[in-house]
Amino acid sequence: MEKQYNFKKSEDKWQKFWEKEKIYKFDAKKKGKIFSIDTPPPTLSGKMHLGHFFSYAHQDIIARYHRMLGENVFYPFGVDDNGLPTERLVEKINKVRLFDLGREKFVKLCQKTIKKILPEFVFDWKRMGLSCDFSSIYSTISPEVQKLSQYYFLELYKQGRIYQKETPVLFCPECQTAIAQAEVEEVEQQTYFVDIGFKLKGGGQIIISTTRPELLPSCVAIFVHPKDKRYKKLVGKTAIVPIFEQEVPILTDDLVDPKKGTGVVMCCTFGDTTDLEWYFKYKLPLKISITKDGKMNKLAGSFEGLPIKKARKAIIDELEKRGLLLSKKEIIHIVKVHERCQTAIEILPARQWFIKYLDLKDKFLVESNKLNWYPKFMKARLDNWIKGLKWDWCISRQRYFGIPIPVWYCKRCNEIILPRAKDLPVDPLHQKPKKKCKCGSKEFVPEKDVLDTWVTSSLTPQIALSLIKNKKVREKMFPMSLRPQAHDIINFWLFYTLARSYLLFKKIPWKNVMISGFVLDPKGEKMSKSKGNVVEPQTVVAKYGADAVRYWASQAKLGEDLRYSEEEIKQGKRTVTKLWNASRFSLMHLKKYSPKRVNPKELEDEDKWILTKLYKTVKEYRNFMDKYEYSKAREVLDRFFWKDFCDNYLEIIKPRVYNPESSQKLKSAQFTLYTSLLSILKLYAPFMPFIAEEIYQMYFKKFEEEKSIHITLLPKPNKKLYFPRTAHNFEFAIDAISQIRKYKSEHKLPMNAEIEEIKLKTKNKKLLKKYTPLLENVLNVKKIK
RNA sequence: GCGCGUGUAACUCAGCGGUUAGAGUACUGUCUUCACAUGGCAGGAGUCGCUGGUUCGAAUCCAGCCACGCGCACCA
Repeated sequence: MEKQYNFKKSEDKWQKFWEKEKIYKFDAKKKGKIFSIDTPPPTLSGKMHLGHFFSYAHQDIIARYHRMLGENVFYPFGVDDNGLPTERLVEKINKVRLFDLGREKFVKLCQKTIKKILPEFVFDWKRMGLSCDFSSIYSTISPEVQKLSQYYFLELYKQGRIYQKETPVLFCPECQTAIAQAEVEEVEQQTYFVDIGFKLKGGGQIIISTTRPELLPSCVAIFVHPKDKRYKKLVGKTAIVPIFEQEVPILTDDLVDPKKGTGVVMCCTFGDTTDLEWYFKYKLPLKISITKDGKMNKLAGSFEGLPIKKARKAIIDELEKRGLLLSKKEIIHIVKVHERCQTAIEILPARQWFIKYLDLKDKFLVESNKLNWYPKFMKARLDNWIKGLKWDWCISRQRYFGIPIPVWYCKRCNEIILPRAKDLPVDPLHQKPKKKCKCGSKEFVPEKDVLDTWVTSSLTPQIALSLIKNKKVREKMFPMSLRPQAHDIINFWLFYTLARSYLLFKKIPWKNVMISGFVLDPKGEKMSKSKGNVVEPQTVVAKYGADAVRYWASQAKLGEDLRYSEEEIKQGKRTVTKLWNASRFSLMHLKKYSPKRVNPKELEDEDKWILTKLYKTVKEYRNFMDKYEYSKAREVLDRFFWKDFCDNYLEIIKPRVYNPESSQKLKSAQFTLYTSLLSILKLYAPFMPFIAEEIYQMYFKKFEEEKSIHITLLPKPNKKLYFPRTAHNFEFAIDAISQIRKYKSEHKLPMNAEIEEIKLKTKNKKLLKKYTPLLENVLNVKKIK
């Protein structure tokens, strides 16, 4: 055994070994309990980031634990490579713009780019030691998944849960597509809060406050609070919008805040959701002055063609010129933006497809309650989100690279034509319906929109299970055992999957949910490129090894954020080194040993002591792991390994293994060494799979049959090797050792220094007498009093 | 505004009703020792956010307050 452990060589070797030997391949024929995981398919982005490493490490620890309990673990892997995020990545990599390139060319470019970057992208997940079955990786843009996604679209359509409607929707002028409520994010932005004078018909003036003067052409009404005495006389009168000259009524509504600005609001179609509400409530006219690509339209007169922000400035200037700008304050306010591109969202009317689910909020809450949440408090996030839902799910996107909405329209009678299930997947742009329309027409207009990525991502349980050919097994595996994910997409992925599963199957998609936190920088701030505080997992893995980085990741409890700490990664590396060295020592003395049964009664006291500690450790470890508290399981294990096993046990047995008094005593030590070291390796295996495998292969494999430590069974608390009374008594010896070490330390002596005589404080003379020979031997003391 | 979480050693956190509050890191001292100096041994270090209550007993339970973080909503 070499003096130093080479993690680079070792990690590379075992990663390839696992893949080649299909150690993690799911075998549907295998009997026993199945543990199935709805692995998050990472969104195809340039590279794995540290947050990925973090949460995938958590899942993997749980997956490996269940595998070592002897369960049949189904841990698939997929990549989410369709829709808007992929489009944006392809735009970035190739420095092109989707709308410039046109649909055909852009889709081809997407496919080409994905093919090129996918293997490298997936490699990082293999490199971190993830125990997924990488032999079949699903892709959400693949024909198989398209078929599945379109199939369930048709199912929901038939149920009457999918509808199409021309209605105001959340719209991103940058991406030029409708988006869903979940995709809205809020950011602080600087802007101007201005007061504008409106002339009243028949004389007088009313002053409104707004941050969006460019929407003056869209103004359809003015609102004040019904109890606001200042404006009571003006209610019911008509005002004239400056510059654009349209006449608008002055109305009242409770939503107006009299304290804000002048207490007078203009209602535009549409500045925000309040405008939308008023538009419906008071049946106001529709006046749209913004185009889908974020510019002013004809209604804006001479401002036509200006982008929104420029128009805002131009109109402010114009108002000022006319003396109608009564005040202008610079403020920071919160703006709703599209989470993918940070562009301010508009509300625009458009024909879109929706999944109807607002009527099911209560049902979803019941479903949420059926899940086992780890940690429990994350449930509140989902419930909070469900309660706050205001829009049905808008699922159509006016983009190119996604799964097509499988629909045609009859050119003559406008009838919606659906494909047959057996013809899926279809691309309406390139294919035609197999039958003519009821009206007899053979001419069709294809639906151009594609599905929101989440429509497909919400089917990951079905997609993952579709990898299993055996139908009986597949059906038995739903609901799946576990959904692991981070908390940032509770509103998205978790909610949508739950909703979808309820709509389609009236079932929860999984029994358990584990939610990881976030990675922060060492100061506790979010990592972002603009701050320059991003740490790349690839770099740290190359420097310290995947085991060490996994060690760092495993110290955070579920749901809790973790700061990046190079110190903690070093601590992981130290643990790897310590395992290596403790094994070097142990294996040195196990050279001529082959595992045999031992009569537990014939074991030495110190052996009984460490085995009892092991018993307790295994028990606690399993208890924690069963509750997904891997960080506490590791803590228990760390303490046992460092303190009990290395610092005490190995030191205590040194005289015995170097100069054995009898073969019986040596065998007792060897049996105990073998048992405890193998247990330690197995217990560390879920956390640090590479070093555990390395040492297992080096020695234990030849006795233990399984070709990898990761498919062996985890130790169970073994009552036959549990000696609470002896162990309790032996604590006396441990305490005595500590006292003598302290004496040596205080007298600046080396730990192996010989001492003529020492006095110990103790009440228990019996135990002193019993352990005196051992203590003298271990500590090199001639006489103990 | 609603909801969730967190305040314990210089730092990161454990303890969540019962001896003198723990660990790791960092710091200080010390030991080359035959698995490991990426190590061992030892040491200093804390009004357990604040205020009240329950209790024989509170870091731990309850109430209120303060601070920080997060989610949701509002934001003309």
